[in-house]
Amino acid sequence: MPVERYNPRAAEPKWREAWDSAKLFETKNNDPRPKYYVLEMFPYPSGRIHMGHVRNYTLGDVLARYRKAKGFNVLHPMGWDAFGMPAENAAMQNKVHPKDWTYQNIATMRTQLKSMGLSLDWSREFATCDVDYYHRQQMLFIDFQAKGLVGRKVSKVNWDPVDQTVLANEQVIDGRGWRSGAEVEQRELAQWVFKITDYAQDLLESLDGLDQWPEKVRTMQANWIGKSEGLSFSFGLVGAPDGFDTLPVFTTRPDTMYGPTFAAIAADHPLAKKLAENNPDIAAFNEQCRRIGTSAAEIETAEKLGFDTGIKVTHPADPSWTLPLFIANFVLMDYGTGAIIGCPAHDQRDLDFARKYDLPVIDVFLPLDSDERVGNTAFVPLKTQPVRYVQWVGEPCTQTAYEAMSRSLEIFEKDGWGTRETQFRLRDWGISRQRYWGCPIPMIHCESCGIVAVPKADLPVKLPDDVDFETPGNPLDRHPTWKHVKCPSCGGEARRETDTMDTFVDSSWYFTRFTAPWENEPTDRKAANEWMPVDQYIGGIEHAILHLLYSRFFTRAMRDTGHVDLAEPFKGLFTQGMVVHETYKGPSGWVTPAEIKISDVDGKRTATLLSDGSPIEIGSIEKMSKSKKNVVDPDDIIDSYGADTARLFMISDSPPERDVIWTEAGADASHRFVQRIWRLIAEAADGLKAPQGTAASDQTVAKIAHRTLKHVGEDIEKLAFNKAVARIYELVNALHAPLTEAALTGTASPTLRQAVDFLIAMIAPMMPHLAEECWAEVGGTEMVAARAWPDFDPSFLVDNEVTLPIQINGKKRGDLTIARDADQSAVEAAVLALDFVQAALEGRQPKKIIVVPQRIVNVVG
RNA sequence: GUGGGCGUGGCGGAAUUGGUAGACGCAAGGGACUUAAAAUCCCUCGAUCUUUGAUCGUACGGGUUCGAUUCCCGUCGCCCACACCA
Repeated sequence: MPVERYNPRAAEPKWREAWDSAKLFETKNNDPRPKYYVLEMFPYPSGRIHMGHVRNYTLGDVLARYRKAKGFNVLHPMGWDAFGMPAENAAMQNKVHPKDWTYQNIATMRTQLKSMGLSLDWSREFATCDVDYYHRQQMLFIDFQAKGLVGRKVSKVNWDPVDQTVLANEQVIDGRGWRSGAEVEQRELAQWVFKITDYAQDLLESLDGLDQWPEKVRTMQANWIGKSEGLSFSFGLVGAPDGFDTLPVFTTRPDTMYGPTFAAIAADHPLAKKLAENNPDIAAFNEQCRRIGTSAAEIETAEKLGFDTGIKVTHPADPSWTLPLFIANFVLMDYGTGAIIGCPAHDQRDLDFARKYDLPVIDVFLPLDSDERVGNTAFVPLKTQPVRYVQWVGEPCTQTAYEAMSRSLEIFEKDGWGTRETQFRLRDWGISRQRYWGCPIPMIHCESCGIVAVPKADLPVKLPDDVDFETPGNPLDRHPTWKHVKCPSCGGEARRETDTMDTFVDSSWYFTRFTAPWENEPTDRKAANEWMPVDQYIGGIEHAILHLLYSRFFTRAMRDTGHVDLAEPFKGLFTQGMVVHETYKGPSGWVTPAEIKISDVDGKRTATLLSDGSPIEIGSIEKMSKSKKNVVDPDDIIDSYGADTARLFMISDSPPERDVIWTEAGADASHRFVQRIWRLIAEAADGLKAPQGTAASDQTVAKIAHRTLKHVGEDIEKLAFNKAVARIYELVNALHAPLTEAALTGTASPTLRQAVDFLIAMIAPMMPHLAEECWAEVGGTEMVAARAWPDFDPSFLVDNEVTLPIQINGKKRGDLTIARDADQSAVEAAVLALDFVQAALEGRQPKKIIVVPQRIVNVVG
């Protein structure tokens, strides 16, 4: 019986309305079922969704729908990371208010996301630019401040003198402002910081417990935190300006304290700056050092340069031992104390420097088997490898670097001139942004009282709407009235802080807010504690360090200010790959996939321009980007194929953690599969509605149905969606013949009906609209999205007979089908009786027969 | 440079963690149906050879093992991250 093609354009909106009106995906906080919190990283409302969003939200939705079917109370919310610079850029370029621009984009993107059929609880939706949200963020800030987690720090910013504004690093192009083209200046500004370094040790140690995070991300965070243990001490200074009596230094290699031949400081070191005041050469050298370091490539190739200050430092263990003090371009002010001790024999960088400036090289330790001194390659063995120490604090001996480091530390501490210290690379989180479109920092500057927090009763500090972006500078700062305020402490004239918060602050707790977005306090503690941590967080690898580290810090800070009772916000983390696409280049530049036609003759693909047939070069496969024009618009795909096809494509073939290549052929294939499922089920629907006959006749169907159900469930739980899809293909292939038969005869067995029920349940998380349509077609009444995941019957998973591959000397020569419970000797006897075994053995006795039960047999002859 | 990962057909990728290599899909070729097309269905599809079979084959070279895509050593190549971190 022929049926009409499945029409997603009609079916999909119908089912979305049905889910909506049943409020199927609205989650209650007091639901007694076990909880499961699925969260995809929320989007920035840039204007339209892109294929990367489609992939991200499909992955999360498959999991959310599956968990819901498995009986969990699933929280799957959505919101908007809505503050940030693009809104201000749009305001300047198109004269749109950032607020209007942002909320319009949100409206567009919400509609687009809804067309994907996601099982989201839209009742919890918020944007970080909603006053209700940033109001609570200001409450958190004030609590953090009271707890001592907020500080002030003077740090350098990129200042655009024409636009009168601070620039982010990415807005500085070749040393010039991206808009004005003016040469960027370095200015020092007092900035607000969160004291993330207070938690450095905990943030590092706790990474061990995050066993459902990718190892790669944990490593990246550990490196970012960058813990090192070593010796802290001070050099004495000879010939230094007044006020510089000693020079504090940190070294991770106390075992090499008897091998240094120079000391060096950063160009930004206070001593270097002091020296520059009276010495133009030093001033020029420092300036030169500062200019290097804008791009990674320059740093890589930069030659190690030093400037001999003429000052001598004295060794702490022996004041008569002096070393020259250099200013060096490879010493960083930000790390340690901005001063190093140079031990050329055992550090390649120090050695290069010593050779360049003709400094001596003292070997601290030598290899066990050679007396060869260091030449132009530093001797840097593993710290676990024993070496002969010849120049160190103790008697010459053989030991590992670890042993020597620990013994040296002990002795130096006892001698009283050095202390054991732990250094972190991690720095405090600067959150001040001199911009309008962000959460205002709720602080007040008063001439007489200093810095005072806005009382909670006076919150929120709202952004003023009447701002203009015509003139340069921060609109909050030049607003006629906004910043003028009475001091909450003395009542005198005071002024508001005009900095707003880094948008990473907004995204550091939105996942907690989702647990009770209606609450007056930042959190409903009970709800937050019940829902958190997020069971599965899904997003791009680009957030591996900052967003995730800040969120981990923020959750701890919220714990320590009484808003939640946990430290780690994300139990499981999954980093998905990108959506990539071929690029196409014509005589006048890149062209979009929609503008070309691809033909394939015997595997040779050529492309021509649709408009005039001119040849187009097929380029490399790259991340979808507007500049390369290799983008595919999700709206176009959903319009022409439907959301289910787009969703299926996103999870087929490529493992979710890898990049997926979007191709027309692949989209067609996914669409064919959607149609195929529909056709097979719809054509057999009459029989399937009223199954007849006995179940026993369909053993093969029952077996594959139950087996597939088991495996697909397991695969989804592992987020191995590509494998789950392959399993479903196999099942559909197997059901093809019985369903075609059922369509012809108009009858179906209960087993076939059950297999179809399983199939519908399994496609439901992936292709939810199609599943509903099929389910209704076979007479289902309630919605599939509200139904439970079926249970497989384990008895169908075991066969009474197994087919074992038979190897002779490790090479497969045939099969043996035998009773599943046949014992070893029975298997051996049966194997030896096989023709090809007999032939191979030529009458000899086998040396050995290896029988791996239910797996394989290997005859060694 | 340091750290991590990876290398399987024309392509995306499977392979129950040592047990039949290439599931499933794409592309390609052949066929059926059709006046024709679309759609659908069937067949072939790692390489080589003396082609009802055999040999080789998971980047390359060794090793362990009855048996290696999987474990070990070495070489080559690719990708990612961090990067003058004292």
